[in-house]
Amino acid sequence: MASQTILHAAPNATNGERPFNNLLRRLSAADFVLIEPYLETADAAADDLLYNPGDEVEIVHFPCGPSLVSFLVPNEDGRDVETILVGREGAVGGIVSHGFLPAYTRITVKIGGPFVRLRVTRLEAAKANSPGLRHLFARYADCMLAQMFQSAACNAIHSIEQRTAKWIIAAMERTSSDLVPLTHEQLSTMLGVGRSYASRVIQTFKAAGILETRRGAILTLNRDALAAHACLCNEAVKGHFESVLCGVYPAESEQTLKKA
Amino acid sequence: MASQTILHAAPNATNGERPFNNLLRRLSAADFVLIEPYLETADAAADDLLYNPGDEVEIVHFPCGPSLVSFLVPNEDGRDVETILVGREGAVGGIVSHGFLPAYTRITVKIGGPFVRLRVTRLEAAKANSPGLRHLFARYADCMLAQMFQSAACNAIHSIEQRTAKWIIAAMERTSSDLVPLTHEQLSTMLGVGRSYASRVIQTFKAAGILETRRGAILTLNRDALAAHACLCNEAVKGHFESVLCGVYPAESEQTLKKA
DNA sequence: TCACGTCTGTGCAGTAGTGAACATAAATCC
DNA sequence: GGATTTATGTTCACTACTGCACAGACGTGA
Repeated sequence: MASQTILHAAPNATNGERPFNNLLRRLSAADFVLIEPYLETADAAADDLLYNPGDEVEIVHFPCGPSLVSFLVPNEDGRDVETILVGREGAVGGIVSHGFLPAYTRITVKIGGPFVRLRVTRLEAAKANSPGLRHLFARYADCMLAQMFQSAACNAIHSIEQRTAKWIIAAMERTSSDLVPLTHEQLSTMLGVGRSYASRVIQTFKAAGILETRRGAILTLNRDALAAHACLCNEAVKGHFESVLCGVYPAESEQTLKKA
Repeated sequence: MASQTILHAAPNATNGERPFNNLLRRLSAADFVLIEPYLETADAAADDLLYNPGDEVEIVHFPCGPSLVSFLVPNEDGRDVETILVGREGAVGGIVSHGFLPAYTRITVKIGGPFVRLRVTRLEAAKANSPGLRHLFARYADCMLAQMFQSAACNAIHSIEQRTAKWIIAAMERTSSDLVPLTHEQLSTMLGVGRSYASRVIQTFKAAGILETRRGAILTLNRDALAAHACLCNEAVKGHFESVLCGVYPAESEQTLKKA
């Protein structure tokens, strides 16, 4: 519902070209043709809203290329707290519940770019006819769950410095870019801390020569040094992706996106 | 695998009696008979292990009565952090992934009591023949997801005092008892804080006349006062249960367990 | 009933994160 | 080019939480 009004470009088909989403690329040709006729492409910009809490889930959104979305839990004081990030390794909307239930979280676009979308009814109908599709989406749902478990634990015990480093690296992996477009304000609300403290953490990284700040963006200069400050939560989740959906999580060295 | 060795009582059938688990009680008679022949009953004690990370998920465990289990994420320093609690309102093992994947978390029994268990294969076979079963378990999976989202957000922004109060109330609801058997040590590792600080928080509640401490347990005297100190995360999750699986989440006023 | 192990209560010195305030710098709009 | 808006850098006093240390209390088993 809400989700249908926010995507900018007019819907159009993929014309048989495989979208740059790792789940869709993982499908066999036979499985892809089951859903291909119903796929619509669109572009979304940062801050676009895919779902609000309570919205009926009817559409599955597949981030493509550098697109990045975030699941936010609204809080009593109006501040949304981020739980997980999803990029081209996944999809959002009815993955676990199979749709037709009210969304629990707000889902917004953090980094804009191309998307592919599909009605949940179409996906479920295709899954009914394909063990391959069922298999892939059940496994992805399991990986998403792992992400959430790790996120809950990470929020409980890791420092803001560790979580900041983790977040920047996660965004870099999914977008295959060293420049992450994000204000300190956005970063701080996602981490659930005050803006001034987020700025200070960024400042310590800057002082150490690990990154540079741009207005509205963070440019990482030394990714390994940044990783040394991050907790291992990303790695733990990546390990689960590897054992359950090998190759779907964007690899460290993946440079294809820059060329594409 | 691990899960099969830890349950104490010898497996035996339910003899047609409906176990005291809100999901199983919610099933229509026609749906229940699809799985009833394969249900085994057992008792588990506190600290029993249902799954370790990496274990192949083959068994669905349904906590019955006051039984309570916890999903723990192992941490680099060996301390496990709790993410969500599941009691008789739910089930653990293959709910989202449909089994046959490595478990991501450790799942342990926090409060012992009766359980019912079932092979994932049997449940999936029954679901294949019953829209009612599919519907119920998809909805429960969605509620479990909501629990995890809320837990991730809660860990990010709420104080230890709020989370302590929340946890005690969640345990009381599920066990229908004012006496929660739990050491400060256990409470502190679940919250991801130092033991001495957990003791101090308990102490402030005690000083306010809200609860009393027992050796290895906490007795709540004034539940409303405790709730006033808790964050609203429990209520938010309960709201989602209400809209998606009305009646499954144990009600505040539910006293049936004491009588049973 | 005595001794041991575990759990609880408290002190203390230190670090992490808060939240408001304000000056400055970069983009945007006529 | 000047005014406005939004993002960044930094200070400051304060609170939440840490981690260690140790004394006392409870429960269990010999």
